Amino acid sequence: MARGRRLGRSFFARDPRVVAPDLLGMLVRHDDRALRLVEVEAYCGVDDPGSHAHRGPTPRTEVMFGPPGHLYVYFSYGMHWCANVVCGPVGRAGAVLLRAGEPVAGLDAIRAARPAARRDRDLASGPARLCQALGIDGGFGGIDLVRAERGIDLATDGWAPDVAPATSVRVGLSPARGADLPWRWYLPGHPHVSARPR
DNA sequence: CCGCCGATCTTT
DNA sequence: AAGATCGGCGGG
Repeated sequence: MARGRRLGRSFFARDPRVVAPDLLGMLVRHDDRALRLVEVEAYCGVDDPGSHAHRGPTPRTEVMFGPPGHLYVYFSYGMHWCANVVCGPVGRAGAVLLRAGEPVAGLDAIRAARPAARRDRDLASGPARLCQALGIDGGFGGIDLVRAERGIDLATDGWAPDVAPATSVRVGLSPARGADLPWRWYLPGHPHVSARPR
């Protein structure tokens, strides 16, 4: 596993809009693979029309209503998996979507897991690409990252971006679903960021 | 580089 | 019927 200090429960117990920018520059690790996060989004539970948890707990979203630091994995557009870290106090259903990262360890394994990527900058530049790169699918839903279940966790290696995080609206939300809320954070100009800011 | 479209299936 | 997406294709 790449070198770094694993993040603890209290890191994730804060509002997802505070955790999200803090995660930029930190590592998502799965066994020998690691990505440095360059793009994330915050989702704020029942108060947020863009959140899957907006309509209250269901079998799909119940993980978000549980303790922070666990993984919420959902199936997107009939063929992709996307991963979030549950954030905030129990019952608030906050989450941070991991949208893009730069490979920093296990490059061979990551390339093997992303045969469709034509360039290295496409390896994890998107929420479903990031999951493919790390080998995360629905079977990892609900695992506790604070205990590194299944070999997955979030960590810091002390590296910090030399630019302030930029903000924008979240990607892919229709006007009725909070399309105007500026809850996306990314490292400006970073080649591994998934989409152009709006 | 950009825009369009099809794939594929869960949730509403 | 839409959705927290991706990759291939065509055009500029």
